Amino acid sequence: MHWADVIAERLAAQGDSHVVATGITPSGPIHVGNMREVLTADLVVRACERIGVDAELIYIADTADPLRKVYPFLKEEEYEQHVGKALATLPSPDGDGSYSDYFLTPFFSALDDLGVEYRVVDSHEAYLEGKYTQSVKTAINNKVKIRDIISEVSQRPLDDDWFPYNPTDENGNMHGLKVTNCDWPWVEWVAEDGRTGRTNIEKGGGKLPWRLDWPARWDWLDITFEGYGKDHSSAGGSWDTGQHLAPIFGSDPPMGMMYEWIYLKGKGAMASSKGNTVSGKELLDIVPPEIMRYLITRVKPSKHIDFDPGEGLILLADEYERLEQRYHTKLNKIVHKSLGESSRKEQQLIDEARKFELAQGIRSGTDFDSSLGISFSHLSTLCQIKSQNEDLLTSLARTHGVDVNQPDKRLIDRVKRMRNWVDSEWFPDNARIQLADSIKSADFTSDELKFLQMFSQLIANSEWVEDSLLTTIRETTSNSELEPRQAFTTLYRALLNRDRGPKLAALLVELGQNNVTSLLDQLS
RNA sequence: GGGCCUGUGGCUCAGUCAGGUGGAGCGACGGACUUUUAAUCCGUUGGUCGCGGGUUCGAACCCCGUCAGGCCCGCCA
Repeated sequence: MHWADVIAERLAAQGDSHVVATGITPSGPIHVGNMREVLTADLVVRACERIGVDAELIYIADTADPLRKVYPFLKEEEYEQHVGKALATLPSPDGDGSYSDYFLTPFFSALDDLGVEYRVVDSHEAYLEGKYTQSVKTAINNKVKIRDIISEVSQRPLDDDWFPYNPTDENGNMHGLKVTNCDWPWVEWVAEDGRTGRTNIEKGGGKLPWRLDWPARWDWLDITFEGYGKDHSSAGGSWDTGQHLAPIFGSDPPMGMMYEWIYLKGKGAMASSKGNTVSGKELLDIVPPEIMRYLITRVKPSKHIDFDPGEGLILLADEYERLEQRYHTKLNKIVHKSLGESSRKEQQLIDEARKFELAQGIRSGTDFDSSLGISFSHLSTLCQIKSQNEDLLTSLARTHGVDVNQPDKRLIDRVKRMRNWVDSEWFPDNARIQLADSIKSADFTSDELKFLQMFSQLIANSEWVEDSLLTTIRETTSNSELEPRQAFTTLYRALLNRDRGPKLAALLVELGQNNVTSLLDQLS
């Protein structure tokens, strides 16, 4: 059974209507690691829908969070004055709109591409609109109790002057303020430099600290399920304290599920602050949404993912393509059964089917009843040797029965993204078709050399189009001492430093006559 | 100091909550096809389930211990 279905069944046992929450702070580009949280939640929602349980996904944009520091991608001189202020109140890096919107816009666009349906709750607005007011009042009224709980559960005693609300100063800054008095709805504060002031809680003059904000929103949004990153999961962490604080705000804590992080292969955890990220948008530029979803559906949330945007991603995409084929020929006929009613082998097949179904952009079923049957690695080759889509389709018509006049829309979409991929920094070198820099006679036997020299002379006069080149290749091959297979291998080694490669005539056309002949001339 | 997650064929993962003859995909190997678009199809191989104890008729699974990797206990997926 797929993990999302397991969660859905557990939720169903608790009630027939659920609110699934997910929250990300838009302090920087929202990367693939962040996307795991939202997609995980989306899968739970979809699994609920499958068994007839009502579920809504809420995305909470933590726009009330302060800018913690000047990140490497920000201009120091422009943003140092803004550290400590709510993200929603800051200027955008491109000068247009708010800071948070700047990062949220591409994120929402990625979510739309991924087929995620969600309601946005903007935390800054929520504070301004007084949605948190009741919770803040509760927190202040229970200050001592809350302080004791946090101190005890987190094993970290809070100061006696700790106050369960972070006000903002006259500039909107919330760093370094201490609350000196509270006369509802006003809180009085003193800054580190001695400035004093007061702010109105009911008008959004600050926010709850994270450990309180979380259980507070569980209450006012009636959240029943939430996934959380592993950083929140240890004893004494915010999930833990939240469990103990939720009753104070008047509700049961939601069902939770920890998920692991996504690492950039060889570079550690994705973190905007370190600059080693792939944003959701960047990924969707190079692979279709279902591949990104599949990255998440294929592994349990407790597994960390070593994400490799190069060769590993091609393998992942090809794995998806094969799964799609298996789905349409076999897996879709498998009947869903619950755990007790089927063998483990059956369960594994159901699991595979669900990995595929949950990867779909559409919410149930699939858009197509067959796979394309064209691997991404094959497409990556074609995109490199066929710069025109027309030529590419003609080629696929011959090899894969593609209808040139009415190509599958998935194909066009994949080709578009593959071309981006090939042009991007992520495309792996070993998949890149590249003419060898130099060539050495010593690397070839005398028969092979003779063959290459003959070939070199003939193509020098050949018209540089596929048909003529093909004829030349055939003639050279049949006049040489080499077996056809060996002849091809020799040519690939000479041109690409590899034993195999894309169909030779097309490859030569793409490499260009001058480049090829000047390379082969090095042998004479 | 305390806690969480992960460890299963060369690789990526199911299976652990409900103990009952260890699974899948990829790779590798072999065959078919082919004067090769890094192919495609078919078949085969491959594992003392990190390690050591315990419970049990029976343990990958439960319990205790231990090792390794990752992370947390300000803020932050």
